[in-house]
Amino acid sequence: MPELAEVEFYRRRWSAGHGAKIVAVHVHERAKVYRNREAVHIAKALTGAKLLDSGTAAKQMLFRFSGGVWLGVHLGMSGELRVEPADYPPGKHDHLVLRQAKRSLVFSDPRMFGAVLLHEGKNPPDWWTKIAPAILSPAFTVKWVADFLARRGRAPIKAVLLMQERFPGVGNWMADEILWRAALHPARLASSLTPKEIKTLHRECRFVCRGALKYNAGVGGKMPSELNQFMPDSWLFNHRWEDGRRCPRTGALLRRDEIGGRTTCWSPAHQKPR
DNA sequence: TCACATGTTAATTA
DNA sequence: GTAATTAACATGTG
Repeated sequence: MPELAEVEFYRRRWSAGHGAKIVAVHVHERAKVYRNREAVHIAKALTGAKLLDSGTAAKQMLFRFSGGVWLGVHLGMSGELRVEPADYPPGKHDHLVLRQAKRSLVFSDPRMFGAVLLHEGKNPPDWWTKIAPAILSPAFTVKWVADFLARRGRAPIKAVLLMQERFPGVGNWMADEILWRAALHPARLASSLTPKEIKTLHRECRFVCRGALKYNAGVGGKMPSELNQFMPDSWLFNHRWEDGRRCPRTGALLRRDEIGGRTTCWSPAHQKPR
């Protein structure tokens, strides 16, 4: 479910618990989301620690606790973070519940493609520091994109945009949104893009990331209560999810098909193959 | 019952 | 060896 800005949206929910101690931890021992430690070990390490702060990078979240304890969370396909009352009874899919005096921080994930990672040490874990430079960082240059498109030249551009090693945080809907704005057909091979098209692609990557963060992570202190509730109808986003909808720019019917192994939505009217 | 799902990765093929 | 494609993961929804 969650991509770049949606991950940030969920992380901010848990930031309600910054500065407060974890007094108890509830886990589902048999859930498959604990990827690098036994569930009971994670519970033990977090109990008594104070949640200090947190951050997101790509689709990853990292929560820093006192005593050199770190908790990584990936939401997979169906994960979410919530804040519930202190006495909240864990539901079937609530695989991690961090109890604080005034609230419970809940990680829920029905499909269990998500990940809960514990790290103990003075510095953040390697998997975190090795995440590719953010699309909104200065390191994300046109050349950075062009080099990668050349290396992945025989794959459809849609598939290439989903590769986290160069486009961290981009998921299925963001990739479609970027290609729609750049007027590029999703099945175009990465090596077929002209320098001008690569420049446009680069610009739209940044535009979509910035916009998604604006609408999902809030601007001027205004935080959406529901995911994507402020996404404008001028974006493909509000039109891409079912058959029979129309392109907000051309009014023509959108197409949906599998490209690069994923359901893809595009506007044939202005995203032409070559 | 069947098709499908906003993600990642191991295994397979080219 | 590298790159591209496919299968698999586990569960819920319509």
